Amino acid sequence: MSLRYALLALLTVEPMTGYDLSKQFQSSVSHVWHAPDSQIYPELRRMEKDGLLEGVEVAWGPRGKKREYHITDAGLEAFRSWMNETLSYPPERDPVHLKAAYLEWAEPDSARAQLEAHIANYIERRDDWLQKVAEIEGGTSIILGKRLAKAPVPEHARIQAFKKFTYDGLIARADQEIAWAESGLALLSELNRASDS
Amino acid sequence: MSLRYALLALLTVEPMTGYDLSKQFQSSVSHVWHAPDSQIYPELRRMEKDGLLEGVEVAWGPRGKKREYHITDAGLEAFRSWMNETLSYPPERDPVHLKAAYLEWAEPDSARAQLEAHIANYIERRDDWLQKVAEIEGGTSIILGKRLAKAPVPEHARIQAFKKFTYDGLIARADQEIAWAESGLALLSELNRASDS
DNA sequence: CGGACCATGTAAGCGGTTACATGATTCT
DNA sequence: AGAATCATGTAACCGCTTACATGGTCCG
Repeated sequence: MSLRYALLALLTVEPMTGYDLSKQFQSSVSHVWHAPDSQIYPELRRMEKDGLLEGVEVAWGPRGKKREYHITDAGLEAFRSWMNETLSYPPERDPVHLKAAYLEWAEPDSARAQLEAHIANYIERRDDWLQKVAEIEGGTSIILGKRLAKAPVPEHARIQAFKKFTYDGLIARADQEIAWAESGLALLSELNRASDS
Repeated sequence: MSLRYALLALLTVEPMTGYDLSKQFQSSVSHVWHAPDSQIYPELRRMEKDGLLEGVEVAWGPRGKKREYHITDAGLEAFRSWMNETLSYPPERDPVHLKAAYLEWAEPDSARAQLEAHIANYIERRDDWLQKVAEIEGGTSIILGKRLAKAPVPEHARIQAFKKFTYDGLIARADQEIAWAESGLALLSELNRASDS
């Protein structure tokens, strides 16, 4: 159900087509949420049917056309309401830690490679998130600029602070995952030395 | 697909019924993986059909019976092979951070309550995980005891070390999430003070 | 004119959730 | 006799993935 609200969040800033939204989910927002076209287009149709969006046919070139979605009052209300709800926390289901618990079954080289992949993955994400923070602080984020332009000036600090808070949390998580995997690599080396002797 | 391997992991220790496995997923293993009965029973049937398990009908009382699943050589091989594979990392999809990024839309009281729920959730999980570590180190974990009994003595340290490594990682993650949410609460107070003045 | 990009979907399938359904056993 | 527990599922639904499919526009 979060996809719906992720879409609403973007559409509070400005009207967009399915394609625009899909781009957002591949670039900027993809660092927090991801969705493929095949999920976005049908969901937009459903949201329109539910009265959260209004779809407007816009001409595009001589024969082409596109559908621009505008958030409705009901959509805004649904979004605000979701923002005030407390999320339920689903039960744990974490393949990485499941495997870690049984690492004695893996070949030592494979165990090492898997921990290195974990590190590489989080380094990559962290770099993305660090860049996002730089954009927020430097005022070079396009979508944030548009968002701020629609909000009263005294709100600006607040809006920016929450975005930074979000990415700081993701960066801290990435740091923690990297540190954990590194301690795993150290453990593997240690166990290896112990069994050699 | 991880459910299948979580089941195999448990069945490497000893044969169990669907009910036994379901109990494991509600208690000990649930801290790393969760699954309801409705998912476990059909999956066991499929695994038997695929030759990973052998189901043995066992009498239970005068009229009752139960099905005890034993891992086969093919099952053991499938598990080892999975343990040597590198997992693919799915794209980010995190409702908590999605909401955090748009926290200016929430009522201040609601924002605070949500961060507190986040903290409460991770405190609860961390307590479970801390207890698991205590059980591992104190040698009071039943399933770990059985696992060790089946492994050569020189392997014991290795097996225990990986379990502890796993839970240490989960605990560190919980600590990080708690610290993040607390910094969010501090931020809310700060913004509140700023707008009051 | 061709290639990159804009634009919008359908369809099959999978893992997981939620609710429902049934009956035997063991213990007090 | 009744409660707690053991035991095993089915069925509808939902969000998401993967693969496939089609056609227009803009720019060099």
